[in-house]
Amino acid sequence: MATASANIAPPPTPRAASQRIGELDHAVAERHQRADARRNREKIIAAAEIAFRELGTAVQMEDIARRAKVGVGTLYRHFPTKEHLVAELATHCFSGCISEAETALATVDVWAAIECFVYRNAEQMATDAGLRDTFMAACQSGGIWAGERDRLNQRLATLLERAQANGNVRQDVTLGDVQALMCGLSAAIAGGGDWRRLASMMLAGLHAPQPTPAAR
Amino acid sequence: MATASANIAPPPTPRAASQRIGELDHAVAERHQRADARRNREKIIAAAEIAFRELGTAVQMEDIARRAKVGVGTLYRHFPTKEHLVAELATHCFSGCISEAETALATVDVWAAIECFVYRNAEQMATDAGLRDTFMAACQSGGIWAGERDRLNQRLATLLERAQANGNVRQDVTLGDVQALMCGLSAAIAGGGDWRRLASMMLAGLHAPQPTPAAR
Amino acid sequence: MATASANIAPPPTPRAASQRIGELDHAVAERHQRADARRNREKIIAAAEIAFRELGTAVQMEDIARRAKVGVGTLYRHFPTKEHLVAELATHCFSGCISEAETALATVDVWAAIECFVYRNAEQMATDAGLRDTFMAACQSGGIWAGERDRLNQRLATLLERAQANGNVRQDVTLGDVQALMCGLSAAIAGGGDWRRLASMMLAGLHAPQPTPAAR
Amino acid sequence: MATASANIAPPPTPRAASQRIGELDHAVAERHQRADARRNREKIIAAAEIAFRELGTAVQMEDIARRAKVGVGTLYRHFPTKEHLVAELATHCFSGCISEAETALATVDVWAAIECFVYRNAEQMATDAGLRDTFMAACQSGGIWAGERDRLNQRLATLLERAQANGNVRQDVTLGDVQALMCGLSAAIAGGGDWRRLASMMLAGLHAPQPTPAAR
DNA sequence: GATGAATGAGGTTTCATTCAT
DNA sequence: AATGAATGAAACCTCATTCAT
Repeated sequence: MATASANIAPPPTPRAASQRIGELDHAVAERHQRADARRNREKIIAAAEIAFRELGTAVQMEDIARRAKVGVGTLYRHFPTKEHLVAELATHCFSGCISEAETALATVDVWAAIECFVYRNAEQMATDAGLRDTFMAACQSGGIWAGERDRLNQRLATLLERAQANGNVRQDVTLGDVQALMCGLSAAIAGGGDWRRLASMMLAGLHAPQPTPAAR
Repeated sequence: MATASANIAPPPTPRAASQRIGELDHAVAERHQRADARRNREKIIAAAEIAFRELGTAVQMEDIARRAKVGVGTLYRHFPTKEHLVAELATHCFSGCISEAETALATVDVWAAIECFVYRNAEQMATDAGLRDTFMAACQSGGIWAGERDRLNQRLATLLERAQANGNVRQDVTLGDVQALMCGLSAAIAGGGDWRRLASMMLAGLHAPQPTPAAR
Repeated sequence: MATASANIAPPPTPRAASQRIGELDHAVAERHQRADARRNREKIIAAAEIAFRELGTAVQMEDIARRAKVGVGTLYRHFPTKEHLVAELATHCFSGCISEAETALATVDVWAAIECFVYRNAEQMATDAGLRDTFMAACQSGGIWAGERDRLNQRLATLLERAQANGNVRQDVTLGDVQALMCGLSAAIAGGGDWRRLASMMLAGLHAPQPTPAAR
Repeated sequence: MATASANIAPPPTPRAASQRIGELDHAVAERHQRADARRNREKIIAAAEIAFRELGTAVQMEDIARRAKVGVGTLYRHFPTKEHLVAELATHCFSGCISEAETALATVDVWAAIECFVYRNAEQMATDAGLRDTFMAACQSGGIWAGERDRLNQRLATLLERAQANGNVRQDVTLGDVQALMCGLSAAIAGGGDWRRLASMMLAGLHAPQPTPAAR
């Protein structure tokens, strides 16, 4: 106010991720948009997908904007926070998994369904660092995308229950273990192991009927 | 990753990486030093160990220095780069593992030795974020500490060979798979699974005699 | 300053100030326009009035556009700059004041007229952050709306002259002091004082017949 | 973690004014410091004082750093937040006022003391935009420097009480009004009025024994 | 003319690393 | 040798203004 005569408006927002969200807003995103906006949104997602694949979630927003040939402002118009962008991609990942989990749920042979599910995922993980990052991050419960993750977890829980009821899966395994296992599978594949072998080992680990051997 | 659940992005670009190194410089470290210098070095390592355990490799250098009751400058005198410090600790980790691997090598019952090795590691991972970070990073070949990792890998290779010769471990498993599995185990434990169960599943996966089921 | 209490810094530098203007362009505004254009203009002004009242001149252009149910583009068609919009509203404010000042000028009892004028303004200031911002900014001579302000000042000057001629107001008070006093009144009301009491004190200050006590 | 091999540490803090403070930390600031650090601190304060004087609290941190011939980092080492820096200067201002208020408290003639206090402040305000901004901001209760402001207010409260008991000041005036009045005085002076006259008017307003004239 | 998406300069803050004391 | 203050390149995010539809 003091002196600078060209100034009009007092207060800039000090700092704060102004939008707090508990759920992804499909509605808003999906609803009618101008063609160019939708195109940009897609360019951004595509760019982010590649960027995350290459560099993990560490990439900077500016970098993503640059790759998408879009100003940062545009990026932020579509995703009010970096977290939101990551969440969007995570959602993409989870959606795929969820539909596969549902396919599995529709199968009669539970164990075969589980095998199929795991192999498919492993195969995808082998080529998509973003997917791996997503699974690794998903375990940390706090994140935005907890909602999507939990939708997946619901399916997995059912699958697990049935398989245990059937005697296909170790009785002491919990949903948490399964989640951790997916996370571990991601890491292992990222670590350079052969995805087919790793998947089969994971399945063997789940399947094994013998109880925990005397530790230590 | 380690603790702060709201975090999205892992790694900020370092800063200058002014020192290029291909191997750890034991020489400098070992060579005779003033007593207080050696004492400082040890204080730093001890502090870093705790800090990494709690917060993973994400801790800030200043934090470590503070914990060690040492100025950052001193810290940098001993470790020219954060990477070097991490490498030092990774080396510690690996050394522990190596001696356990050697104990295992000295055991007659190979499979029991392997079990023991895995359980021990899992237990440690459960309480040490730094160790987990180390194993996860170890797969990325580029790191400084590749040398140490390879010393560990040598032992594991021998162990694996013997176990396969004995018929205890699946014939098709490679050293790379084992390394990836350690990485996966870290991630799975970080992901909140029960370390005991996860370790037992990993072992079952290794052990399983049945061949890879027809994938897909 | 207006509302958000956590704010520290008043004014962000505008952006481009691409339009240089010395006077409000009534011409453009007044000249015949499509009916809907005029309607939009009015919606904008109404919305801005409310927004400024609530949040002071700090509101964002998008916010105003949203309230007016109009695109930002439209807003910018009518007011090429935020400064222009603020000026428009300032003009409204001043117009109101001017007509009140004129009413006052038509009154026989000058002092009563002045009292009335001050109370009326104080009351409005108490509920209108925009008005307060306007008065505070009005002192800074540079602004666009200097013209309007000066039209008000003319009236005040006359009022002041008469009151001084009548012996109702201290002889040494200048028009500049009066302007400053209005500005001070704004700030004091913004500062949380009771508008009635503050107005009465201001009047007492103006009225007081005793000479300036020996300073210091 | 994903790919980038040079990266070591996972998570940068996302964003957050990490230091929440309820009181100014004189202790820390005062305690033994290296000579150069103290010098820099002073350079910063001096630069900030000038900058605030010229541009109000709107100046950018970078600008202040530049004026102080110091890196931004240094600035932030001394004042973890812009708010802190502003608070520091506010404290400076208030300290001056407080000691003057105490001088006033020691005077026998309460009204003379008040007069003296007001004139002194007005005179300073006339040359220091920072001081004016401080008083204007001080009314908004939320700020960091509420503590300092309240220390001043305590003195003013006592002064006010005594003066009212003496019959020197209008009975209906509250501490809040006095605070608002200081704020108004700042604004009025900023608005270009003559500080001497404005101060005398403010005093007359306080002093006036006649009741609120019939409003409107 | 209207719309609202896009732009991008700036603003605050962090942290690995350097350097004066 | 040790210290911790200084550095400054980024990182994330905002918002007045422009421009394609």
